[in-house]
Amino acid sequence: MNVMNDSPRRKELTRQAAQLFVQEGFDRTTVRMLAEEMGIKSGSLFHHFRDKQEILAAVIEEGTRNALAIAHAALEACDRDPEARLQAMARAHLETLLTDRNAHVVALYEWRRLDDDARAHLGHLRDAYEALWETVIDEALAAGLIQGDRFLVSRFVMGALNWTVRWYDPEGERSPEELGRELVAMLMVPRV
Amino acid sequence: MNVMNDSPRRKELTRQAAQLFVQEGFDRTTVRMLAEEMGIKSGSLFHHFRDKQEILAAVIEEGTRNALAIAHAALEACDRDPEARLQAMARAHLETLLTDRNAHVVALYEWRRLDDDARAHLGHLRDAYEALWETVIDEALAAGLIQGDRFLVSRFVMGALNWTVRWYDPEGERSPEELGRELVAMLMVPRV
DNA sequence: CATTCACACTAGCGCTTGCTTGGTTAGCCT
DNA sequence: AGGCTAACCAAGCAAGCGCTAGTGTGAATG
Repeated sequence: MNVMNDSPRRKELTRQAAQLFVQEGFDRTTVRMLAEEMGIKSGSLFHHFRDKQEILAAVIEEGTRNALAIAHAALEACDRDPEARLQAMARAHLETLLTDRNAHVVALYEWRRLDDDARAHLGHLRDAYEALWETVIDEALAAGLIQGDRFLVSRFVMGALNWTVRWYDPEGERSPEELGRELVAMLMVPRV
Repeated sequence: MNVMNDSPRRKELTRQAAQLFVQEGFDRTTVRMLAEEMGIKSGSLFHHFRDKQEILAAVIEEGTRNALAIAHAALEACDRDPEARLQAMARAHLETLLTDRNAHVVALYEWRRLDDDARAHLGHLRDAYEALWETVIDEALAAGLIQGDRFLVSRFVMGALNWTVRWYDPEGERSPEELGRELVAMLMVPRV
């Protein structure tokens, strides 16, 4: 009947679904709309995905995995000092908006439409990403680079970061590199 | 057939609708669910609201109006110096989460489900609220209280602020007053 | 050449949706 | 007493929903 592999075809369909989910919202996006966007008939859709929920889960999983991979890579490629690591994380985050913006918008706005299983599974992925941020923030706090309560700083940064999805245009004037620097500079205690 | 006044009955119904919209999301909340929550039958609902969309608009309008009113009042009641004004705004924002959390969650997550007319109308309200923040941020920048690019600081703060809805418990340990102080302290350039 | 397989199609079932209609009730004003 | 009105109800319609069943097809595999 259907499969759950990660064929290239399925990946492409997932990308198209993300686009529609952003435009219309998950609930308003019908399987018929999805099928038309994909150039197939609505029945054929269920050859690739068990049900509509699985498409949502696939979209979010794809986006989060990429963000996690890019963040890891950025951390390994950069200097050891806390400031460079903070900047690397910020730059990586903004870079994923270039390729996976739709997926991140969906993850942000349609999270609660996931069923319990998917939410648990993807929750671990997201926790891993946030844990990465918290490590880097902790290092910066320990080095006296930024100030404030650990818990609070973390929430504050995650909020500002997630919000970037609403206004940042990665193809606009400011490059991810540049904006990442500015974000970190804003947080930091200035040198005296 | 129906009316659009702001009777006390309608206000109560709006409050109950907000609760459901948060729990289930706008699209998954059926008029029958709304009616049951309100203790009436689904048909009776359309005596108070023209259609389902109007309920959503009413929820968001109520929340935004209250936030705006509280912010205005807080600014008029506090000292003139930029730091006090920043704190007053932050405290006011956190305080509205006490009484209007549901409305704010709905405004954040279901904004795009508004039709064009409602979005334009409520957009002005929200702009007024954000403009208030930007004024206060500008004053703080001019006074050298905080640093960074005007546009960037503003987005950063609005992001962190909107995110509070996801984690801040106004009945928890930290009072709005206290947390507002901490938030502002985090932003500020430390005294030397 | 026969079989299998991934992928797509047609057709439609069973159910839910937002909303309408036409009529009833209870309280207020004169 | 009689009229007015806000508030409600029972019943149901037309449209749309997610999803299933059964079939066809062309390319790869034995």
